Amino acid sequence: MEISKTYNPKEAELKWYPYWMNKGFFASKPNSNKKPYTIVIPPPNVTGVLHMGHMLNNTIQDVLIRRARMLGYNACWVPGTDHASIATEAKVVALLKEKGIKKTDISREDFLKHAWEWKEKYGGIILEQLKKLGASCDWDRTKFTMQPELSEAVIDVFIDLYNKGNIYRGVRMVNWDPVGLTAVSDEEVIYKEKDSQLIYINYKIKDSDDFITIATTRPETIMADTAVCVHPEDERYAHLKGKFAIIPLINKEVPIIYDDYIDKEFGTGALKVTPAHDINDYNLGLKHQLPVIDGLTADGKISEAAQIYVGIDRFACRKQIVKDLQEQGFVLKIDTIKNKVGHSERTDAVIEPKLSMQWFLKMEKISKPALDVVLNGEVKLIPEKFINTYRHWMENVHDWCISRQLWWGQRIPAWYDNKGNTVVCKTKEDAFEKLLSKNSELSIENIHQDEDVLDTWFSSWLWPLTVFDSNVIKNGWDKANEDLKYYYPTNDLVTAPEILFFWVARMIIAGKEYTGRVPFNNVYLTGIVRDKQGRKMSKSLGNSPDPLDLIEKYGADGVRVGMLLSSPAGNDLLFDESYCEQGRNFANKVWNAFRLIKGFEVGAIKQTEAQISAINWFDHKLNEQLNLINDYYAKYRMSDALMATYKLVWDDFCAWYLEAIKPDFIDGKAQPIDKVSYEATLNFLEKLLVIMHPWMPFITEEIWHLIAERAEKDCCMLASWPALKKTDEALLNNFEVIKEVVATLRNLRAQKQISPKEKLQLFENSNNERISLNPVVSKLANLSSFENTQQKTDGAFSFMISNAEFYVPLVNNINTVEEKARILKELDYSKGFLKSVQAKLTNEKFVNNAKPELIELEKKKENDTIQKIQTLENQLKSIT
RNA sequence: GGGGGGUUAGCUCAGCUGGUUCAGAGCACCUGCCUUACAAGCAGGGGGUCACUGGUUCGAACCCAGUACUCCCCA
Repeated sequence: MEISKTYNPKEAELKWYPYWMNKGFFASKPNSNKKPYTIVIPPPNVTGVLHMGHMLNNTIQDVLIRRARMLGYNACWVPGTDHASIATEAKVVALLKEKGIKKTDISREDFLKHAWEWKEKYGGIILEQLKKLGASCDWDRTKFTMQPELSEAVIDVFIDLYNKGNIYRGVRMVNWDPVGLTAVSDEEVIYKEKDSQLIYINYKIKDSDDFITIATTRPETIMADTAVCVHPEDERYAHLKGKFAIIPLINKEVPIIYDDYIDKEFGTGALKVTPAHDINDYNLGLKHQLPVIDGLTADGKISEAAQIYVGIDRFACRKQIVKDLQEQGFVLKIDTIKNKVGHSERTDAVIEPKLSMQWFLKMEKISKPALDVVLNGEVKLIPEKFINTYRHWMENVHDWCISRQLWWGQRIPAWYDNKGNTVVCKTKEDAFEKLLSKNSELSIENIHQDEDVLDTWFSSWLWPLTVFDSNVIKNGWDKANEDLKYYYPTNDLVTAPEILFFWVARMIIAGKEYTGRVPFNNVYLTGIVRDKQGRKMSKSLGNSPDPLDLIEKYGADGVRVGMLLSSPAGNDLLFDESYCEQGRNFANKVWNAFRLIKGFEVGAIKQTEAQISAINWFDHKLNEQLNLINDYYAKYRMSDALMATYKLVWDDFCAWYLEAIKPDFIDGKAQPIDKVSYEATLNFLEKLLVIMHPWMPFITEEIWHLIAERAEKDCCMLASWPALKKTDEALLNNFEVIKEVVATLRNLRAQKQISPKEKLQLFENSNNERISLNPVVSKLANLSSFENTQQKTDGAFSFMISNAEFYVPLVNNINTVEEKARILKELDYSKGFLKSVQAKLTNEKFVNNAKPELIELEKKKENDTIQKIQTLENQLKSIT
């Protein structure tokens, strides 16, 4: 069989993904004989396409789930998407616009029809992309947050929380997105630092020539001012008590009020109060019973209430009004300041604080258990540093604005009659009955449902519950179905820190509220994928590579390895394609190791001593490293686990083991290998494939099947994770010395320009039998002989390793000057070392305070070093 | 303004509850090699005042305080 010299990932990817999927290897069903291991995917936005963040996130999930499967768990990874109300609605509106249809011209029902069509056609592309990555999700379980059963659960939750008194409707200052035409939650507002103009405007004082100067960054709102506020202890304004200021241009009188909320230092110390357009002003307004004038329309234009500039956009108005105020002499001066301006996460529009009627969820009580479970470790955050952040948020939690002025989403089940009565229930018929008791003349036609939908997070906070049992809200935990009882609580959640509150906290809240149980035991928080300059990857910057292009270029395995090599939990990943290259190179290395082994010809010959020794060593090495890798996994140190795997394969297996057992060439012909060594090697390779599989599912499966003809279910992905046994530490330490001897000889060749083909003689003078004469040294250093000697060898290159002396007789005389310098340098180092050790041992405080083991260790170091110095001095003498 | 991180090699990061002359890994870099598994490779090598200042200690990259710079979250 001809095997190509470089690994071709595409072939394996096209072959094995469908194979795994069609054989049902990803599928999971409850099985009381097996322990479950469950992950629910953070549902990507249904409009989304795969980006680097998904790539990182989902690779980690796949690694965890594949390893769990190999460890014998019933592994279940539930995929799906969320309906992303704002983003999707925006896409649909845009699409309709292309067709010449305005949203306002069609009915809600028609709009939703278009939206569903859009979703069926384009939604879920991202799930197909995940398959390219190798994601071993149970696709039969794919869910969508707006599918009927899941939506019904959302409505059930709303009704339930309303009935419990946790949901209320009220006029509040919300973050208004004038482009999306909806309220957004606090978490969806991104504050960006901007240079703004701080404009100092003179307001005349009524019945006086005096005036008061206010400073504002938002002059277009002055028409909605209802007071001017100053600090009660500010002497500058003490004389204005009881007076009125006059708003320029519209000549409206507003009172001057006093409140110690005012910062005397900022601006002029006089604040224009605009209750409708600033949360602080709003609170001031409440306190001082000021009227509220809404000077803006929903889409960010100046409203009728403002009297002037009506219908002009808020930013255009800002320019115009400054100009007009200047012309009429009201502007004292203009400063440029830096301030933070809120932007909508979805539309990037400048957020407008706006008073509006919204639905809220009271958070204080309901969130308490969700804080406790994180603090007591029932839910672990990885890395732990996020616990502080989490606590801070949970202790200062605000009520959650859950209504959105959109159509795409679960419509709020609140019903109103024509007399201002409200009921909350599922159907219009129920509503009719309920309202009838309050309003006996009511007819059903006069009932209308709330126009708003619920925040998308208000459905995704149920995700870990409803993907398994959408009836759990109705029925309660005791009547939960088999799936939920078996898979829930899930094991790990892998997500980005930026949605710790948006989503993670709220899932915990919902989990505790509806099952009394947490939704997951561990939350692994990934970093953010940034570009090399540390900028967040974004479409607008165009600095994000397309993950599918990367897969095309480096193979899925290569990209997976590349992404995980350098991303410890919670650390941002400064992405660079060279990581993928490294991943691809690793895959190729594995491929070639396989080619070598596959090329061995098995013959009826005896094992060599070197092979016996190497096999014995690697057996323990693999065991040692597996133990380490398991430990890294247990601590969720993914990149460390990967790096340990990488080095085990590349360094230990390829560079040392395979070189040691590889048969020689004689007369240009590869010699055969004995059966025992061959099988041991294949066995090692298979174990390594298993260990590599979670990171590199495709190549490992491919090689697995190239090793031998396999039965249908004899797949690498279904193989068992290797078991651990006791590691012989002494054996491993000894081999480290062997490596050092070999490295020294290689170095010698390099320095003396001795060809690797030229055989060398090596003599060892030591009583350490474990190092002595190890055949692996002869093999790897290409020795003609390796013997013990008690004699000094004159004119030989000499070196010391671990208190053993070695001599290499050289044909060309060695350079005594160089040798001497080298020995002197080592001697110098050893003497310094000895001094530091002895300093400790003669230090009474050290001897009194340090642990006994430590003192023993220091004594051993002292002895060893004294011996070494002795040997070195002898060597020096023999040279001179 | 409040809270939380971070600062170790050119880059990305390890370094557990202070204890080998402790300063590490991968990549990058330099040198020599197309040695019949692999140049996507092999062998060897250089590289750091552990941000700064002070303190605690027999002993500090690690603990404490302050300074500088930086990132994130919240308002």
